Amino acid sequence: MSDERELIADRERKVAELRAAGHNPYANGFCPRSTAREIHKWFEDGADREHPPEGTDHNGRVSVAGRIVAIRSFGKAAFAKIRDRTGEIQIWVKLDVVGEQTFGLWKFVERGDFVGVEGPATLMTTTKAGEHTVVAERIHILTKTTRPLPEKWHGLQDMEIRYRQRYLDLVANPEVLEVFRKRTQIVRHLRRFFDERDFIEVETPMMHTVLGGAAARPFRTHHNALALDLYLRIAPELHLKRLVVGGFDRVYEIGRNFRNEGLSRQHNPEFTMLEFYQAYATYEDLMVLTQQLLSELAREICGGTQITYQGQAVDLGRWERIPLKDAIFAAAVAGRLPKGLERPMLDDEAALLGWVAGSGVLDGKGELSAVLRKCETHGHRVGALFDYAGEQALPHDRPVFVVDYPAETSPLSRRNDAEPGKVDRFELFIVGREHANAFSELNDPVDQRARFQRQVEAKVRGAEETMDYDEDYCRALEYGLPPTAGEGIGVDRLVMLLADQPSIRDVILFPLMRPE
RNA sequence: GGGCCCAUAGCUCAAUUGGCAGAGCUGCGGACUUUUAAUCCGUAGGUCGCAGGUUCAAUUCCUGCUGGGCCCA
Repeated sequence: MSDERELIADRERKVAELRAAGHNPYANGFCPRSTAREIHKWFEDGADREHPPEGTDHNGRVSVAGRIVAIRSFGKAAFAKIRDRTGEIQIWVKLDVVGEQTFGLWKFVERGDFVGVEGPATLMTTTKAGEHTVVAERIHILTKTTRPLPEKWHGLQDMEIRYRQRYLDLVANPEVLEVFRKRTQIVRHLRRFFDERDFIEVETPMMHTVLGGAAARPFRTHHNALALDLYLRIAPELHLKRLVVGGFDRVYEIGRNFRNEGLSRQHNPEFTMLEFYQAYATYEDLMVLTQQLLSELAREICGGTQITYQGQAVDLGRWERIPLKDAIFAAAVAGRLPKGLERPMLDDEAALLGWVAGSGVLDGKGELSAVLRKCETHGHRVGALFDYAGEQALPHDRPVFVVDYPAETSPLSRRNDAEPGKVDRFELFIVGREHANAFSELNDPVDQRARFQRQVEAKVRGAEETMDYDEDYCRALEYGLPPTAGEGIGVDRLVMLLADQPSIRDVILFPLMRPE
């Protein structure tokens, strides 16, 4: 009988028997007037029978509906737990209260079924074991389930089933519901934060004809009527800045981006990004704003700025700023790079090339040598060294703004006035993981055209992760983009951090999986 | 794309140095009108991921495949 087909067949038989007895196993029309939470609240407020709970009808009955998650059955009575959107409430079905006929109907109820229960407020009680309980007077079977639920005690552990059948994961593991509630709270807070600061939320196209706004490989799709090949967007950036040109000088979007890259604990091919642009601000202003945003969020979601991520204490009230080249040098000192790298070499192309040639890095087969071989400029080499070794060498116990990025790796960023070789840009790292990328925007159309040109040339030489030349974007810049700073924050990673989840799949309801 | 690990009952997990496949929960039958993983008695449930190979004998050893996890790219 424990063969799954038999378990299902057995439950299907019950459905048929129920029908034969004149009850609809998928009955409509029962509308609960109360929730588990309201009933608990009534008890906590003193269980005053003169003032029955919210949703009590003119006959003095409360009604609740939900999924039966536990049944403890006795001969002539049973306790069961009903789960609704607000929590769980115990019901008590007693033969002497419901009568023979309804008690007979109750026998059909199994764990997993949805039921509606009505009971008089006057009978609601706290049991010997101290549980708030609705004593049932009427029972309505609302939906029979024909598949057995996972075990109640261990829940559902199998990661594959949890991700593929998220509905089951949510039923079996209530803490998963909490993670996704937190996600919603976080997104709501993000909106409130920007709305309060007079930003306008917009939606820009996800289907692009020109690739831009980030360095990533795209997904391709096709529009039949226009016979048009399209990309799923890798970033909304260029459209949002067009809107700043048009007069939305504080604008944001929360939405999905698509990048055709491998999957990992930090990467899902579709992911949610917040991007915002503020005119008359600089990247320095955005650092302040980002600190406000994250410390507010931490207080609201985690109750304070001292949080723990996977065992690592992180103080979101203590922020550090580290120049990119210092992070690389710190990694070298820590032994994460081949010997012989001196800090001044990072400012001197010939010296760095000398180190690269002399250190034997290029002879290796590792990631670093592969990446360095592809680098065409000093800035790219510095960027590669940071990606390879610098990120992991950053402090993990506090957020870090990495600043002073080379211009070559930042084709949309404004050059630093004092040092045109670098740009006014930061990336935010928390627990060694990139959480945000921001810069003062490049609004000089001539420089922008030159930078796009360099991207196109690199693509011709075989680079995969480069932007297209966006002619219309340049045209927009020629109409004038006011001095603006913009930032992108990865929402999924933010949820991972604040909900203390180890994998991006744990904060995405339906992560991408191979088909079963 | 590469390396390591995992796949046994509906769920959570055992076992086997290669020799009849095991438990708890779930299910089913019974007892039980204040339970909390209810309890007690009884009972059922397996193509050991798939396909080959080695062997008298494979869930176990080998190869390939599929799916997943972790690490690296």
